[in-house]
Amino acid sequence: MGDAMGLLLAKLHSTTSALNNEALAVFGLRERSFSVLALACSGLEPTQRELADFLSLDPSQIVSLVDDLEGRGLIERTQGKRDRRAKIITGTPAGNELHENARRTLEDCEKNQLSAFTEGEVSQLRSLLKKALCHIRS
Amino acid sequence: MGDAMGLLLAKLHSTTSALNNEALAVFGLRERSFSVLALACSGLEPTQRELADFLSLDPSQIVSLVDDLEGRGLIERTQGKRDRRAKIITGTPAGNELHENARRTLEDCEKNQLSAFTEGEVSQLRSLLKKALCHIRS
DNA sequence: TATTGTTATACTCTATAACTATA
DNA sequence: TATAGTTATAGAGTATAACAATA
Repeated sequence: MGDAMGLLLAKLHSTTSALNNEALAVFGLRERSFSVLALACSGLEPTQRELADFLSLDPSQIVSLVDDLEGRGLIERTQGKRDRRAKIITGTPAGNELHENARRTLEDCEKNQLSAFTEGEVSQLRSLLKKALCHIRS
Repeated sequence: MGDAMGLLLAKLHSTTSALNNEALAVFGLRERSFSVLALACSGLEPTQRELADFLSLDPSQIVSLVDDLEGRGLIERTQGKRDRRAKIITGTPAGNELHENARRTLEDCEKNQLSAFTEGEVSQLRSLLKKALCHIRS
C-alpha cells in the first residue's frame, strides 16, 4: 500500500473540512473565510499579501474572500501607511464578535473530531504534521 | 491556535497532492485516476459503486474517471455476472504496465516527501491518520 | 524594474438532483 | 421500491496571466 499516505490525507482532509464548513455555515463562513476573518481580528494588521502568504493562497484568491467579508461589514481595507499599494485588513466590531462566536464553535467541532485521541496523541499528530510541512516546503 | 489542525491538514494535503500529481503527470495520471487504475489492476474486480465507496467519491464522479481511463485503453468495463446493472472494472495489459510504472514513481515521490522522518514516525503518523478517519466517520 | 492588489480565465474538485435499466 | 450507472449543473478550490498604481 504505497499510496496509503496520500489517500489517507485526502480522505481525512475532505472529511474534517466538510465538518468544519458545516459547523461554520451558521455564521455564513467557511474554513477559508474564517481564516481570513481570524487573521483580520488577530491584531496583526496583515496586508492582503501577508494573508496570502500565511494561508498559502494566491493573492488573487484573497481578493474575493476579502470582498465578501468587507461587503458584510466584518472587515475593513485601510491603506497602508508606509506603502500605499498595500491594504491592511482589520476586523470591525461586528467582525470581532462574529469571529469570537465562530472560533468557539469551530473549537468545539475540532475537539469533537479528536475526541478519540489522548492529549498526547493530539500534540503528537500536530507536531508530525508540522514537521512534514516544514520539510516538504523546502 | 484552535484552528491549527484544520489549517495544517489543508496545507499538507494541498502540498503533497500537488507533488504527487506532478510526479504522475508523465503518465497522464493524477491522484484520482491513479487510484482508480490501481484498484482496477488490483485483482479485486471492483464495481464502480465499490470504487466510489473505497475512494469516498460520489458514483457520478467515478464515471468520468473511468471514461477517461477506458478511452485510453487502460481499463475495461465488463458487465457484472450476478447483477447486470453493475459494471466490473479491470485493468488491461497496457493498464497494468502503466500502473506498475506509475506506482513505482509515486512510491519514490512519497518516500522523498517523508525523508525527514524515521520509519517509526512514518508508521506513527499513518496510524494516527487512520485512527482519526475511523473515528470521525462514525 | 519589482511588487500590491485586481481582473479574468480555465481547469479541477465537490455536491446534488434527476434519469435509465435493472433488481 | 431500491440500487448501479449516467447525465447535467452549479459552486468551491486551484493555477495563471495580464494590468494599474506604487515602490
